[in-house]
Amino acid sequence: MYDYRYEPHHVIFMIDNKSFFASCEALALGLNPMRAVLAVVSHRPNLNYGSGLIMAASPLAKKKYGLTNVMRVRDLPSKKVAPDLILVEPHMNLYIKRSMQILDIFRKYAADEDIHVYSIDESMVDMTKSWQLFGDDPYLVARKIQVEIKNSLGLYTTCGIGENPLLAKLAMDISAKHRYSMIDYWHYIDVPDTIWKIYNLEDVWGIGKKTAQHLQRMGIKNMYDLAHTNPTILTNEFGIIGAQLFATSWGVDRSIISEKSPPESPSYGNSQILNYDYTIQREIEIVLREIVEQVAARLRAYNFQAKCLSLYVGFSRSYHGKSKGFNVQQKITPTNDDQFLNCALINLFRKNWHGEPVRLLSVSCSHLTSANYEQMTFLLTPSQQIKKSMINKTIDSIHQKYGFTSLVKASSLLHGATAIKRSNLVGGHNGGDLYE
DNA sequence: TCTGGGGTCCTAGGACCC
DNA sequence: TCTGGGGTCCTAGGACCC
Repeated sequence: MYDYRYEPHHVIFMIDNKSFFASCEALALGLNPMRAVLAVVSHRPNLNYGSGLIMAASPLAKKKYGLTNVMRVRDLPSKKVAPDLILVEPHMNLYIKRSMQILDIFRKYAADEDIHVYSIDESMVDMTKSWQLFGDDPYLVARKIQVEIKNSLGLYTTCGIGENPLLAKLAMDISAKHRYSMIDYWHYIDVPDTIWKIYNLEDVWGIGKKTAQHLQRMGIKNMYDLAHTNPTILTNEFGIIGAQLFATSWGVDRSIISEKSPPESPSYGNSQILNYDYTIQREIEIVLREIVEQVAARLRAYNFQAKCLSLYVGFSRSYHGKSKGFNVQQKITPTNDDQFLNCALINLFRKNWHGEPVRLLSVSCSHLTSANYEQMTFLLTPSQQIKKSMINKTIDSIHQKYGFTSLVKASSLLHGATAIKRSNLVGGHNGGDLYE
């Protein structure tokens, strides 16, 4: 048995919102999230109804009609089969608002540095130092938080508790989600009865399809097998990931939430799947420009410049050439300027594209530096450069105040452009209003 | 699945330098 | 000569997460 004495013995809560998007929608309609039969459907502008995507489904919609996320509208049961199924459009801005309201509730229970927001509907809270202030047992404190969120916002939450973030996350994913109490608490001592009982490797955080297949080829079929494999073999096979897999199988995770480090390689990017196959260079380049301007505006909003620009171009599935697309990147002089970024991007595109039909475009900026200073260039005088930067900022503030469509490039009116149609999207889905 | 969108981290190989 | 050896940076690609 592993000696856990020197591992962190914290009290970590991993709190996740049950069917978050669907629940927000149910509540907006005055329904109980657990009793509503509802799905959130994201449609892309100008595309036929059937291709709509199920972004989220309420627990009952999943249970009653077998709905799953990322299902298509065309695969939904008919009105006859499912007369009570409610379909609604997403309202991303509402979800963001609710997410922030929940965060405010966590702040009553722990210090800011002990809270880590993992995604829009999942957070980790290190309650080690504060849980005793709120109850006699971590279970009861978790219940208290659940009740507070339910009473103030109507939302149901699931809570995994563990001695480290990994145990908390696994307790949530594997167990708490399926329990009536929606809480479970995993300790190191429970590892043989919890982690080792996980039969399906893919259920485990950090193990996806490819890694599961790879492990299976090595004769490792479940978490018990993984925990009883020689770690040297795993390291030889997977490198660092192998050591991590082994640690996971024993419930070991030494990360401390208050010591969390900023990401090593932060980036900002936007992508879109086009509504049809693009083959005309000019049309592709219009969309590329719209995307890179969106990315550049985000860089400016967070006061960053980028040193690296990446482009991914995905080809149509109807194209059966050697490759499915190309991914290229280039180091650039730090900038957040629309024109510079667009020039570099178009160069990258023209160098690598040879007329294949295009369906997906993705632009991303990384190796970020602060925008508090500016690299002089040989191409422009300093005063020209300052002027450019002021124009960018002015356009940004007009967009912020009056909306994106209040000021657009004429090219966005040409055939193939997408920015205007997508201007109300948040993260690729309808932003919507807040109802309130 | 005839196509959602936004992220992070790891690895391998080549270029280049001393 | 059976072609040094170590380090860093860069790019492409893969895997995972929500």
